[in-house]
Amino acid sequence: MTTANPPTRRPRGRIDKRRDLIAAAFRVFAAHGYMGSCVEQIAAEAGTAKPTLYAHFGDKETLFREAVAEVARAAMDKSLAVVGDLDPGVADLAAALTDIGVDLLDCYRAEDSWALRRLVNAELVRFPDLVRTVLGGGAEVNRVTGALADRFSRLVLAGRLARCEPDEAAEQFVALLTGPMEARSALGTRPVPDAEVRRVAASAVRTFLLAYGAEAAGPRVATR
Amino acid sequence: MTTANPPTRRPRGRIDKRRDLIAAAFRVFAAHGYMGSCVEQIAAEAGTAKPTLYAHFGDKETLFREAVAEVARAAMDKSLAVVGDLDPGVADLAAALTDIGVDLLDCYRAEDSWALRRLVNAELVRFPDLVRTVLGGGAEVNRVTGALADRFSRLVLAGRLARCEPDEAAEQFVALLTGPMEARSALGTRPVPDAEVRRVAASAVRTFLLAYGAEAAGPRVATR
DNA sequence: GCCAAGATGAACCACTCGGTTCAAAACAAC
DNA sequence: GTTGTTTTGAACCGAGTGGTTCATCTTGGC
Repeated sequence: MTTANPPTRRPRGRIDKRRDLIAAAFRVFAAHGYMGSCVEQIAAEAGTAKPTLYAHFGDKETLFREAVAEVARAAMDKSLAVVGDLDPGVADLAAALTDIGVDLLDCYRAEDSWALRRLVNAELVRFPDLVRTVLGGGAEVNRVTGALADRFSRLVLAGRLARCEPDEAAEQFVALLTGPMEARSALGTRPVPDAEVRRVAASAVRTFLLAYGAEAAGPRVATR
Repeated sequence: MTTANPPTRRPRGRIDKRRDLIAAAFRVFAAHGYMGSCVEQIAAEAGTAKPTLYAHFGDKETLFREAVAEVARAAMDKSLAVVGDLDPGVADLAAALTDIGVDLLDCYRAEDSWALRRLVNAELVRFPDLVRTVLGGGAEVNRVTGALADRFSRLVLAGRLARCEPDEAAEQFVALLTGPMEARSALGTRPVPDAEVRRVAASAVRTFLLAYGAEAAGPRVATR
């Protein structure tokens, strides 16, 4: 619908029909779910014919998997880039963490991001392996949390954070961001103003630093 | 399945076919999604005939809504009961909060609970109003978080928690519980041993009390 | 201008689905 | 037993599905 139909003529031949198909597929799947989507509509939305679709991808399932994998890859790259921006030597740690928090939340609340999580959740029973696809790699732990834990380790060594389990700290940091965001946006159905996003991030960082900051009362090493 | 079946023969006539149908419907819908489920299978699973199903509920959509609403109501009741168990005058606050945390996580990780969240997420586009159904009432805020905030208010007045925004505290408390749980169970696809659940709850409470405990460094009132 | 590779529309197939109809049967209450 | 309400099985309908086939057309590369 958005692509499609130059008033003069429709360009034929091999262009990146493939890209168009994947994009259209994700759009349609996100809107109607796997079972609710029909390949004919996807082909139409991509401005191609059904046989073209079946030439590129063998069947509906393959198209679905590739579409999900593609969007998941893009989303993961964005999040990892955000985490990579955290400089362990920064002067104002609270401000830096808040900025990272806002950026992570921007990734989290992106339209595609909501749609992706919705899809994976929805088709979890039909395609159980999809969890690994979207978490990135075959790792047991979320790659974003892992990358964040790496940064936290350096912050601990630098004396900017109290001694702690970096993985646990990263896990809770992300939880403090995404939990409230999910609640406030009602699973992505209600728009959340930028100011509120920043407030959520700031509050998360405040709580996080009170618990994990270098000045926090006593080391957080497990007592048992 | 839980209800009845006298060993001799299948009882006919009007019993609570309705209950059986709702239970079967939720089971099937949870397994295949709205579009992937067919009413015939639901009827079969409930041990009834298709016309009986259509006599009780008018169509597939109504059956779906009623099934979701029923399970949502049950889940909400359990969670609210857990929050109600928090005694503001308890001696060992950390232990009490940990117990509440474990109980809340038990609600959260119940099989039906995962299925319910999956379903709501999945059909969010098709049935947007489902969010309110599952959050309970028409309130903007999650009722569980609200009830928890009430308890936290009393704990603040009793000097057991630092001055803070109770709603924000409750929001973060829940986030510290559910976030890590969701990550570790891989969206409910991997079983999490009870010991790990307790560890998650304990860690959440530790972080929460370091930030919100009465001994926390300075009041947490908003600075702007 | 030519040609292989790819794209197209349209028809086609076997199948499934939501929903309805109906006559026969099982039930509860009397 | 009789009566009236439900339930049941089975067949049926029309619409839509994933996937295929094929003759025709477009295109890019030479």
